[in-house]
Amino acid sequence: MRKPELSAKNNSNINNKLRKGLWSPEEDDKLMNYMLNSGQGCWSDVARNAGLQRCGKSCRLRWINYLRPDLKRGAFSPQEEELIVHLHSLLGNRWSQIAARLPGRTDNEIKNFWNSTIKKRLKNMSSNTSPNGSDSSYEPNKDLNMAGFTTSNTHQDQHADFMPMFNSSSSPSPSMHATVLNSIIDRLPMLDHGPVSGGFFNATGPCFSTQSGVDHNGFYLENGGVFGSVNIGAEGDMYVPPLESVSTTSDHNLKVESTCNTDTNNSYFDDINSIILNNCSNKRTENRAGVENLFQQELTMGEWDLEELMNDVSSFPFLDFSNIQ
DNA sequence: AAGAGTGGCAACCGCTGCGGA
DNA sequence: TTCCGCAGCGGTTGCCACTCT
Repeated sequence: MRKPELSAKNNSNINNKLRKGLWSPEEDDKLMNYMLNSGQGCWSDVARNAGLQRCGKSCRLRWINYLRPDLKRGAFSPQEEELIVHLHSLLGNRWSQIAARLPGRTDNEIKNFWNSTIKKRLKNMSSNTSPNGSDSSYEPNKDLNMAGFTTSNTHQDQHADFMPMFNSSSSPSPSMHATVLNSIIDRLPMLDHGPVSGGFFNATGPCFSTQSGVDHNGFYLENGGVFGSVNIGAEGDMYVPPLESVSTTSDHNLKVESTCNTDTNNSYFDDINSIILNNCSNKRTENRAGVENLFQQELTMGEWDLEELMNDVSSFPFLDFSNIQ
């Protein structure tokens, strides 16, 4: 760990009275007290008003990654690992997006965990399974199996099959758009007969079931949980907050967009949703009407907020948040 | 016991987007 | 419209602790 004292490299900062490196307990106390008493404002003001010789950026980072009261400490549980791998297969290195679905965990923590543990595991497994495998040839959606996490070979595989289409790095062309739509519709078990699979799209992107079982609404829940934003399963079913729609621009930052806006990116999902909803209304039986309403409400709902997210995620039996301070 | 190698993690760096002036 | 400050993000670095030889 870095030493709290100024390094020689940072001597220039002496003039600026700005410290770098590890935070001392005194600094932590100052920041913690200030944040608890005054709340977050402009971070440069926080640094100044709290009497810290740190830049606002440093204060923000320290608060977010270490001092925040709702941080969950300790090792990642196997369920969290699985969730991280799954989310990473969907989102790539959008650590903040992944962290948003793991309450009490920070993007930095998840990033470090991924780079130090999971990546290594994937690499090992890759080298075991294919002698020519290379780290750089990482492919989303291979994560789950390569990392040794168990997945259903039924619906899960179907999900994995079409998930790359939603890689944020590329925007579907109009022709691909139609092809993808048809492909998705064809593959969505929920639009067919029998138990409704948890695979569906909401306005914020694809939602996936990963836990096995059929809930009382007739929704088939596959191994691992449901990626959706509506708690429509039986009590005890696991739900993960929805994935936001992903901008397909070249921005390195993932754009979090309102699901209600009507830009071209979201129209992609809007089209999917409209088709799904049409199919839903045609194919679903009467006793699913209530669920349909829930879907429709959800599909037109705006972006989820943190509070809602916490409510949703807190219903996960497999995520232990008891350690959150 | 000691040095080398490695892992884990806190913190920094550089970049981008956004909002206000 | 442009500029500036800020927040936030992902990549990278640096250092301590642990393990290995």
